[in-house]
Amino acid sequence: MNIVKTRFAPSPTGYLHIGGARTALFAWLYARSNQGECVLRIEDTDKERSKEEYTKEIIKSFKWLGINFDDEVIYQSNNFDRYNEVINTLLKNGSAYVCNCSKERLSELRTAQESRGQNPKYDGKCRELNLERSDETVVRFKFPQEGTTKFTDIVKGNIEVKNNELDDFIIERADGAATYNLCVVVDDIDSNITHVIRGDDHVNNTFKQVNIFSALNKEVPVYGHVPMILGEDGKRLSKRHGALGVGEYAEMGILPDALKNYLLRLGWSKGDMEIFNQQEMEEVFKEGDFNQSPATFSMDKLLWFNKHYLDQLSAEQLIEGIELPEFDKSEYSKVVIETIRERCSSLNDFSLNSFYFFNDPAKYDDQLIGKHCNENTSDHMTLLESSMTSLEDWDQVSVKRVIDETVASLSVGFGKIGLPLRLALTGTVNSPSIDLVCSILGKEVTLRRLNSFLNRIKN
RNA sequence: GGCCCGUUCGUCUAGUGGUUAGGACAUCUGGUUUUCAUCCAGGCAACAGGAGUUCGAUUCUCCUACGGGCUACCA
Repeated sequence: MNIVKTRFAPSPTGYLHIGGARTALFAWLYARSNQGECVLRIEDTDKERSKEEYTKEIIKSFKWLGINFDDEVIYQSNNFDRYNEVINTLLKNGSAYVCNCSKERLSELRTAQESRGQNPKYDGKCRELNLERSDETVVRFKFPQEGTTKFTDIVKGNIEVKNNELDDFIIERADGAATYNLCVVVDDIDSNITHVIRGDDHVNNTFKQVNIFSALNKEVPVYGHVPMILGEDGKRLSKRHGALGVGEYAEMGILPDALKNYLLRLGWSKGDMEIFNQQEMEEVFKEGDFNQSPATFSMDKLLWFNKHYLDQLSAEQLIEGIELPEFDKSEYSKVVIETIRERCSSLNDFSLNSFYFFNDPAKYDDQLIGKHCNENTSDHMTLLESSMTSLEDWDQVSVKRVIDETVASLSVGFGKIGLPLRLALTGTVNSPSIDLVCSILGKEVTLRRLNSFLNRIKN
């Protein structure tokens, strides 16, 4: 009995965007949860558009995601001879034929058909002509003209089309290079692919591919066409329509586990379950169900997953992930991390929310000063400053006591002292508990900032 | 235009020939918090429309509308 084998087959004409990443995740998980294998195949037969740098980028993205393919990476550009061999076989067994129709004739044919409201398709002019191959000719597949082509899709069920809807498509170009549908079938055969999990933009290709398998007398694999992902505007998510690459999510501070978990739940579910770590998804994927309709991407939910996975990490692990020189292995860094982590839902939030732990506020915002300070603030802060200056034990409890006493002696609300103080120390009005911030910053820094804040508001 | 596929809260989804149609994100309201965030509690919110089958349809069938895909000597 054959083991389950799937593949993910991107063309290296751009970075890996999240639609592709999800398709890959599904193909990979399908194999994993069935104790099978999944290979990566680079479909680089289009010499014009394929770039090696994209291949590298794609492989890098998978490494980051933690999706590890089995075997070596397959490059279609290494298989040209093999494709040629198969084309010869098809030619020999009467499943394909040489065609010398010019591009001009083809395009005239097409416009004529379209103007008549017909479905544009090749008219089969050369089908029975038995022409010789030359560098001006292409090879076409003899698509059956009667009956239907059908297959059972593991996500969409039975799909079928009338054969006369399709035409004799080209399998070898004039330059001798095989085309997509032929290459795919040959590689799927040679790699013993048992299950083809791919985007549903390929359903129409499947009709063609199924017939090539048959013409070659090979067993047709099982197909599973997963619906596309739509952008938040409801339009299809694609490279051309602003889909972000996996690398960009990494740069935003999204964790690979979070992205995987989010992507997994886009078009796949297992009851009410939301959270699946790597191990769980590998085990449980085959027990879930695919959804059949396109799903809309939601950054909010991605961030929610991200926060969830961020919460699982220790301060040490977080520091490793944060790309900011200030965060080192020091105790101070760890304290800062623990202090701000609850308000961070991405790795980048740590940078955003920690500035004032490492630097004095660059300048104070006029609007915030106007909003939170009045004519008494200066006196209040001066009083607080002197009480703090005489404080000997600088810890959170003592600092809190000094603030509370100042508030009480002035008979004002906490906000009249707390907010200006927060502004003075952090440059913002949102921060962790202010006494905590004071104690972390230390007496010297606290007083220095308080002092420059006083100078600022006295003007 | 033709062909293929789809349609449950704003979003991701569960689910069933008879359910108070469930969960999650977002949102709203309370509580905790000196702020923000977190956390806790609660609320709002959906079976696209029309026929048919049936004692009964969100669930089955058909039609319409809407959405997505494909329609290359791209992949």
